[in-house]
Amino acid sequence: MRAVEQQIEPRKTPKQGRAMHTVDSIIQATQKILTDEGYERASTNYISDVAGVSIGSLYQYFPSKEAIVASLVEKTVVAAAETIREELLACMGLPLEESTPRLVRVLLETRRENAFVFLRLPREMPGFRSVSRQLTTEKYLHTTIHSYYMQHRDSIRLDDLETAIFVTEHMVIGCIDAYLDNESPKIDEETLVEHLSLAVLSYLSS
Amino acid sequence: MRAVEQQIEPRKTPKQGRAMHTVDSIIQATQKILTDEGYERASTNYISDVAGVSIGSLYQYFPSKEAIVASLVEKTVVAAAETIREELLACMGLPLEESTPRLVRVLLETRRENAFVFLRLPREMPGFRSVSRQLTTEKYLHTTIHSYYMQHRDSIRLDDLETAIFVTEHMVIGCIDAYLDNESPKIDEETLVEHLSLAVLSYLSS
DNA sequence: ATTAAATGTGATAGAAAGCTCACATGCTAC
DNA sequence: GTAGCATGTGAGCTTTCTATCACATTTAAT
Repeated sequence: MRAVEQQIEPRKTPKQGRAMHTVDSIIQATQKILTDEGYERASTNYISDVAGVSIGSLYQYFPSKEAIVASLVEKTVVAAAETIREELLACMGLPLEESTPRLVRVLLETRRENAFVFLRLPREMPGFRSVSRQLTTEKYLHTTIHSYYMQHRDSIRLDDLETAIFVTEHMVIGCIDAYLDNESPKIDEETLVEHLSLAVLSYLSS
Repeated sequence: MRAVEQQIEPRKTPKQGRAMHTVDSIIQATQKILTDEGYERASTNYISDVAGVSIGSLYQYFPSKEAIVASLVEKTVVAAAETIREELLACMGLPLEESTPRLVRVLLETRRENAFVFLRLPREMPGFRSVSRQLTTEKYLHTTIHSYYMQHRDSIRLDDLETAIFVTEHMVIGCIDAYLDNESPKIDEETLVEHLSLAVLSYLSS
């Protein structure tokens, strides 16, 4: 077991009901604080306060503050990846013109719903990368996207598939995140989805 | 004068040569630390150490740690915006097929050269947004881009110009930043520029 | 040379945060 | 009931950082 994992892995598995409840309170309190007040305010003492739990109990189940956030991030990212994967699978048979807007929309919704993980935490939390690095979700999704694109190999006129995946993925996510970052965006969501889909489709078939 | 500005505005203007040198040492030391060791390590004491200046002197010219970083960020962003604006102006007469790759390349180079401001700081520095918010550079650039697009109004088949600018800008930057983030990218820079240009062009003329 | 302003110094106050530890209390099994 | 483990508690230790202040030194002006 490596050093980083020791800091992030849960320290102890709860065996009684009240312990489960304690762990739950801590995670919920952390989510609430991160959403409402930001990472800065999320000190371990404050988390234990909001959770209605002593600071000692907190450290009984989580070896560090990072570990709490990490478990929250993991839960969120895994759930989001699953949602996207499902939509991806549901789109397998459809032509690109239909599936692309659907996928863009799901991406947008997923990131909006979990903005505190996808947008705020990476900005507010100093060590965010070391936390999200350990998640294999990205590669997991990547293979799904890859096989999806292979299905439409004939409608895609780009020779370099790896690059095409990279570019489409990040141009969509880049725009979505920038859009969600603006608190008063003049563009409405429908227009954005249309434009992004158009951008992806015209790029892929060029 | 608002509270935030008071914290960021320089405290005192140096009037003698040695004071200028002191301020310079502080900014240079900060840049070095941010680049080599990251924001975490950039404590005011350490900055003054590296700068070869006492902590008291540091606080004579900068009211806070943020103020030092802010002045660094401003300098960098303004210089980068100027570079891009120059290329944009140089491209005014050219057709989109020629200008787009040039602009994408300049964007890539600018962000690579100043990665510590454009990529690292936003992730590592908690209050980065409040610092970069005050810069009017973005709007400044935006109007230039707008007038540039107006020149090519006939080659662009999208009706919603505002959205088109938003999408092109952020899809390029999103990809570039993601590319620069990967420390071992399998794609080479030339390929990326080609693909991004292609993506922009096919989107604009669709 | 004298004086005042500008500049430089660094010990240390003050605050905040992470985390531990000795102890208290609850639960379960025999 | 009592032994033993699981769980809960919170004062406070330790560290780290920002920022100040009383004082020292240098420069500029007369």
